[in-house]
Amino acid sequence: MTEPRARNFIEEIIEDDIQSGRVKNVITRFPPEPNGYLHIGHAKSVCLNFGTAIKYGGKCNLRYDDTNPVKEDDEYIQSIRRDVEWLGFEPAAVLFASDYFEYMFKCALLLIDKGLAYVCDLSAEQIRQFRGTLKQPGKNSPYRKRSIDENRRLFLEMREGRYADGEKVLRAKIDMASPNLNMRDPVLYRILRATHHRTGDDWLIYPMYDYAHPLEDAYEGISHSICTLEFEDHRPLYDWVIQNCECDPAPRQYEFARLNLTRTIMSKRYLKKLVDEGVVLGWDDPRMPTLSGLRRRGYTPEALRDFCERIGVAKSNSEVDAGLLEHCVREHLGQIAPRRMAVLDPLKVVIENYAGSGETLYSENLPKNEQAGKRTVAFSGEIYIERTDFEEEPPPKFFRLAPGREVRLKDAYIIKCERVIKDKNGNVTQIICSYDPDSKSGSVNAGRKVKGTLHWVDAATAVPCEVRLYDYLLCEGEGDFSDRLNPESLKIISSALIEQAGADTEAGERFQFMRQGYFCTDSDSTKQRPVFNLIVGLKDSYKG
RNA sequence: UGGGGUGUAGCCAAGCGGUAAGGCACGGGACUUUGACUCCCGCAUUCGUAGGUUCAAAUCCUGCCACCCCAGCCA
Repeated sequence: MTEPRARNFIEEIIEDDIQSGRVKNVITRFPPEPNGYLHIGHAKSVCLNFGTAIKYGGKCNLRYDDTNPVKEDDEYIQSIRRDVEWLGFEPAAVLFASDYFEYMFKCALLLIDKGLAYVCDLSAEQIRQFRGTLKQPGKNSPYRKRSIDENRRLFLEMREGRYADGEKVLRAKIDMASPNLNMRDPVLYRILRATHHRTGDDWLIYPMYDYAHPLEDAYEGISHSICTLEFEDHRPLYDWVIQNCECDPAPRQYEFARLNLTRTIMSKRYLKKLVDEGVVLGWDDPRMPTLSGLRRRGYTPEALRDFCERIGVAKSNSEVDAGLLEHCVREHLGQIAPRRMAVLDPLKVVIENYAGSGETLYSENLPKNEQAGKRTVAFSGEIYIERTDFEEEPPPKFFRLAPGREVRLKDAYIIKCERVIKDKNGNVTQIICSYDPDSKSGSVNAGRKVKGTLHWVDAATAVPCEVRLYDYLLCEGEGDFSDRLNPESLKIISSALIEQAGADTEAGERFQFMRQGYFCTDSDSTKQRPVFNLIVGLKDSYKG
């Protein structure tokens, strides 16, 4: 983890609020709409909201902002909760905006009674026309002058189902000439005959975000409502609702820049498209930037939290280099990942002067942690190495195996390539080596140095694993990826996910390896089927 | 002069009138049973820009420029 950093601007606001006495308890909320899976961008918000509450001894709610039944689904509710908890946060309460519908309805009645809201019969198209443009003021709706009694009656009738979808809306009576379009008599309620995933068909009218959100915050006693930059223009309306619905204490909204990652699609809409069109296997496809995808790819919650901490919280639109995310996983995995060896593209090596029938070697299990001890590794006269670790005609700076050259087998012996066996097409099928019995790792004579060290796997005891090759969904260029969604246009960076068929990929051990392999060994494991579900490709710095 | 925001290194980001933190990336070196990891060292005479105020400005003032957001009965 990184060193303590300076306070972000939200924390400064909070500390001022606490000092001035405006706020006693810091209460935040993470309010996703359940219309998709959480992605790395949401992780920033989750960490900010939960992290801030924790820092100030407050609490943070997980609140589903489910005010639009046509987009929302139960599947998303489950996945969101799971992802939040996986990230390491425990919501003080798990709540639903839909539980406040009755409360919101009563507030709407209050606004009507105060002459601050009216039922409008204009069509959606007409409302748009009456709204004016960015530079020109809007015009008042002809229904703006309806009496309080009539508005009350009509609104009640809207709820009762007397009108068709879209026939009427409830609007706030603010200012059609406001330079802020959000204040030009915004729609508060619309009629929607859609079955809500929780309230079923109880409601025919649904509140709009701008109206519902402040009330949700107020209802829960949220002290700091933290959202993204695009809502800055909505703040005056947020405050209008809070004030006119007489909410006390009044929550306040603050905005921060959402996360953008280089070469990464972050829009929920397009991620959904990838899933719906079958470009990926699902929301949790390891290629996806969703939390469930990252989880399957082997990212740890710790790494993600560290990442969110490092990127900071500010108001400038920015695009974080994906390399920072990769750095964070590598750093955490470097601490916790058990070391295993695996070979993806095997090339058999026969050690001709190896007389023994096999032996047990010891290998570091975890880096920087001697308590973790050693693990045993089987070794016999036949092993597999990575095909790419041998070059018949080595280029300059190639330190690995080549005819006549010596190389160290990690945790084992130094071997020398004596000759090569090829098939009739000239492809190398086997390498014959000799070994130096005095060079055993850890022995007194092991001090001899050779330039290269290779990972390997004992041929006799190697365990086959299923390997699935995936390509990260990375894009070329920057900006909006909406027009680059077809698979061909996605830039490919290959990586591998090794999974044992049928195994629980989340419970699996993680490991780090340099190149890719089809066989892996874990001879001291009691598990017959080791699972390696993490692949953090170490940067390939082989220059040869 | 619609309104609201933001401009500090290749990418994030501190800085809040006293002389540019930190991280990633990058470059160099040490170490190494993987060339990884680790460890050192280096990396903005300058803060979008032009002026002004001041003993002193990234910080205050004025003008200009660039980029982002807003005209859903989405959130």
